[in-house]
Amino acid sequence: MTDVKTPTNPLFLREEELRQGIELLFFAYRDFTAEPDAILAEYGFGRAHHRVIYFVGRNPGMTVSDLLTILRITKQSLSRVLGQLVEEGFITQRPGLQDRRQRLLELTEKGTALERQLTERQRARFAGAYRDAGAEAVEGFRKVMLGLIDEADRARFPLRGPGWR
Amino acid sequence: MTDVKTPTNPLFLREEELRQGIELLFFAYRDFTAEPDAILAEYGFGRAHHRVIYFVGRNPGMTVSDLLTILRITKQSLSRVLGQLVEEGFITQRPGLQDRRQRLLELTEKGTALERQLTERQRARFAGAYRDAGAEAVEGFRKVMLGLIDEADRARFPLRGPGWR
DNA sequence: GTCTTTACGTCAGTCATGTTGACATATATC
DNA sequence: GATATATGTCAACATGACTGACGTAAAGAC
Repeated sequence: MTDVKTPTNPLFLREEELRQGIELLFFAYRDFTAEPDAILAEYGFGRAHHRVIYFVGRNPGMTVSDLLTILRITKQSLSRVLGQLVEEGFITQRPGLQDRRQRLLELTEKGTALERQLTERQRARFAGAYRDAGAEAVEGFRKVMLGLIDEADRARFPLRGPGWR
Repeated sequence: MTDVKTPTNPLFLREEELRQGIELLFFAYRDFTAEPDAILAEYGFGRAHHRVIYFVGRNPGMTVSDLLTILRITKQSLSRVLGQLVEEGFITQRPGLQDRRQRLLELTEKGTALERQLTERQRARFAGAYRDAGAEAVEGFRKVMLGLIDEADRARFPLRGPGWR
């Protein structure tokens, strides 16, 4: 570290700004996951179950391999969690129409209810943050977050067209 | 769900916007932690070690209970990880000056080197995202992220005074 | 109609990281 | 001297990740 850390040194400003970003992400993620975790514990589930429920709710009829791609975990890790959710009636599997090897995943009513209960807290957190920050800040937030995400997954967040606001 | 989901229904827009926020946070965190995780694996360490190294590097001389407050884990969880880092020469402990029960934590040279190696990738990710998004977007990002963080921890991110940009 | 690939599941074992509860020690404080 | 605090430690446990190997059914290629 050869940088001299004084308030007038732009290298220090930059370093400080970058570290604040790192910490914002850490604290936001920590607090963002804490509420759902507490609810999940009542069901004997963990954060991994939440992720599965969330993405299946978001993409009804998605395949197991779609889910593996999103979560970036091994199929063994997924299969335990997914198996529990199917067995306990939160998720259903049905064979694909074109490709019957696939198992298309969907939430049951019970699964939808839990998804809503879990995500509601997180939506409320975002709603508050967006409201307090304002529309312009939300655009900035989106831009920076997209830049943090690996290029391969940015296409999951389409730019909003004229219908959007 | 009684909302009718059409592009002209503001409730749908809001729901979609909130879900995008949730997903941005998930993907950003997933990708943000992946690179350091790979480096840590070479040392036989995990993400928990990174968090300890990061915050001790950021706050030299911090106490164990400071660290517990930030990480929100139990002291047993911390003590295993911290013990390894001390034993392997990445962190030193020395008694507090006023209160000799405390063990003030600091990175050794070895610890500083690892911290830099790990955080460098994350800083680079933020630097790229900030550069592409622009200064105004960064301000928006900060505002929204602060709003996501529990009120108790927002004071960790002081507003920048006139010296700041 | 075989052959290969793909989608998915499963078994066995391991590791990292979190938990609770109880207890120990040194120091600070009233 | 009694109590509270900062820290560490032991034992036991759960979750969720991993690797590697093997199995099955269906799709796709030749």
